[in-house]
Amino acid sequence: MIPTDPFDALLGYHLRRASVAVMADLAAALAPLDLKPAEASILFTIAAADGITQAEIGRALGIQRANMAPIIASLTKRGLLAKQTADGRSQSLRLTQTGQTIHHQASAAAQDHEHRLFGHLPAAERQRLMTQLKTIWRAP
Amino acid sequence: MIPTDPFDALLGYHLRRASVAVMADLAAALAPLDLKPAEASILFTIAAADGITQAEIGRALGIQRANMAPIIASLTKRGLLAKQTADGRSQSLRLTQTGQTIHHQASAAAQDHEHRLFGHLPAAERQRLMTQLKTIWRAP
DNA sequence: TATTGTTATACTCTATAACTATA
DNA sequence: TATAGTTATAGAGTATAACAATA
Repeated sequence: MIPTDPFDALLGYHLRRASVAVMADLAAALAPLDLKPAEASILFTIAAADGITQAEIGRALGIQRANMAPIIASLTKRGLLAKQTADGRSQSLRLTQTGQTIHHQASAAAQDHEHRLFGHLPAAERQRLMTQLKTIWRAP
Repeated sequence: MIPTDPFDALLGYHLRRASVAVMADLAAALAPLDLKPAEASILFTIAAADGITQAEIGRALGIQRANMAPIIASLTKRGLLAKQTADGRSQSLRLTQTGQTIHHQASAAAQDHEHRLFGHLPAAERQRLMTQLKTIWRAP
């Protein structure tokens, strides 16, 4: 169809296409839990850093403060998170019992998704790929 | 801030973060030409496949027919593209003289962007990374 | 002064449905 | 029947600005 692929040598293009494909698979894997990837990433972060505030989560994940508010409100309303006063302006976040259950399920779904998509790569190669990707986004 | 990074072993997460960072840099690199990444990718495709139709471009780039229409209309209105009747329902697309000029500038900007972001990687390593990314998005 | 949480809002990207004209 | 182009529209995701409360 296209005689010479104009994107053949463009790493950024393939990075983008790969990201879109992988995110679509992850979204499908999390859909049964009624979780979007961003919501799952927030649960993962709270599970790993109990008592973290939503502003800190936003900085860690690259989500803006203004966009964190409705997501945290929704997860709290669903009974997955509990807020606890940290100081007068910020609140410590923790997973509720239900939140922990959903977190475990989301974690299993994400692991399964990763294994399904990347399990065929030799461990060393997969590790090198991951290191390269980390370098790319943490560089700037 | 976060004691143990819950995303440390999740390839998909770093793929996504890397893609977002790279796309932001590309968007900034193309902004002086008043081109978005998607528009530039369409110019690249037409330059490589003169006379291609917009439905074919959409399939090649993963852009839906309905979303191609306004983009092609805009590029045509700006004088970068010319339409020529292929058959009664489809049109061959070509770059105008202006379109070719912009295409060359966009190509140079993209090359510069790639070199700036990935130039530090050894050629062999960069090639392997690209091959892995191609495999990931072309697999499903 | 700076930060947190929040609201409002706008813009882009993407997805679906429906229509016509043509093959 | 299937495809191309188009329009309308809805839903995400993301961006900025502003505000009150607090540090």
